[in-house]
Amino acid sequence: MGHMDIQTETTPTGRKVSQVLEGARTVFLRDGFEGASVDDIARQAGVSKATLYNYFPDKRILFMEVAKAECVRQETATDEMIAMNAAPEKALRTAAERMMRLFLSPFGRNVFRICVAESDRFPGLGKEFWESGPELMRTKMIAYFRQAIDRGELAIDDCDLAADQFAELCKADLFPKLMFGIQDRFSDEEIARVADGAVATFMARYGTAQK
Amino acid sequence: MGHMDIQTETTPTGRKVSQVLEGARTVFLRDGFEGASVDDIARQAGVSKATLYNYFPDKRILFMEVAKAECVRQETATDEMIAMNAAPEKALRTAAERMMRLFLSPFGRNVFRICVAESDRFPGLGKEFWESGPELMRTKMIAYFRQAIDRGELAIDDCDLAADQFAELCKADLFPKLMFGIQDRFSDEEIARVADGAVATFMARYGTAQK
DNA sequence: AAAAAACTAAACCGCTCAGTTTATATTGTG
DNA sequence: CACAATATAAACTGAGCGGTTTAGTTTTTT
Repeated sequence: MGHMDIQTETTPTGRKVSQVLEGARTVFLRDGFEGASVDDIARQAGVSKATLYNYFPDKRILFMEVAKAECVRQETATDEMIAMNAAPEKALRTAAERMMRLFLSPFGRNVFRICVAESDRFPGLGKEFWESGPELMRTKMIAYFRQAIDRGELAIDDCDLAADQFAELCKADLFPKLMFGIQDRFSDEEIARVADGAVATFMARYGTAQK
Repeated sequence: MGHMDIQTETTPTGRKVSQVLEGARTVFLRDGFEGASVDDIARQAGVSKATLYNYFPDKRILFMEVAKAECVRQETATDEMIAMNAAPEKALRTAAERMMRLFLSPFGRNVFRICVAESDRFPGLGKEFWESGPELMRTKMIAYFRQAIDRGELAIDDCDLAADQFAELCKADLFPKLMFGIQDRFSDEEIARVADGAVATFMARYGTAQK
């Protein structure tokens, strides 16, 4: 052994291990599971194939390790997305833009693609991503709704549906275009248009102010 | 030659050819492009591999042929989705349910998956699917909006955005769950809840009736 | 400096798969 | 019936890939 491995972890750690994970992340997100070759990953990581296999006994395990790491990355990304005490228009508008920037980013796009493409080769993968991303955001939104309802700023019967609707409204136009490969770069104006529209539509339905 | 091939088509026709296309469709939609093996397709089609290669000189060409056929299938599926003369609540409610049943069906799901997964192996593929499906539907919706606006039943500034929002509202909750592999069968109640919600939210924003 | 541990390049194994070939059988036509 | 076109099964080729092995080099520890 090196010098001291205090943690008898299931997941290995160390400088080379990080290199491998970093390289694997790059290649898996770019090429998917089948599309990624282990030789590619090793090259990208600047590590020999033997070393890679020394730490991760097979490709699937390496993939799941990367996926696990991406989940926590997502979790931190959804942190602080909504200002719980702000008024709805302001809070929702900010949340809309942040959500959009996340799932329109190369990161969000690739994560989604991987989930869609590999979710039946890795059952439970999609669910884990969903729980550490969209589902988490949804929970936060609902918590916000409840507060705003108490303050008399919103009137919502089905909070779950409202949260899902808001999230979907933020995907209008741009998300399909991204997924179908029609467009992959979006201007601030395009984002603003959709975000404004999402908030306006949402508030028309659930706001308490007169029309 | 057989007896007479009047059409010097780019695309071959004939009984065996149809068998091949049918088998290819089944296997490609199930397994994706890489996941599908040509032997599988030949077996599924009840045709020898040599015959298959006689008509379609390589796997990519066969795939694109299947894709082309799926596009026209989609086009016919989006036909008659919206009753142009009905009042908004009624017309939209019907359209919502029809759209949902389409993209929640195994067909819609698989088409979407293929697009997402293969759209950079086949540039332009996603665009073609989009144009013969979502985009077509969008055009129809906008045409309906214009009529309803003329009748004073709707008030919409940005019809493009409104159409996209409506489509997205129809995806609330269910579509992400489908894509992430969390759920793949949806009850009438689940569909009704989302469809009703979509119409209600849309009308709250764009309807002309008082609140 | 010596011993032990970690790392590397490269060859290799077994397998799958796209695409071809061959030799044979089936089908349709004059 | 005979002939030509079409189809078939099965074997084969060549390439790529996951994973292993080997033999040697670098790094770390004592």
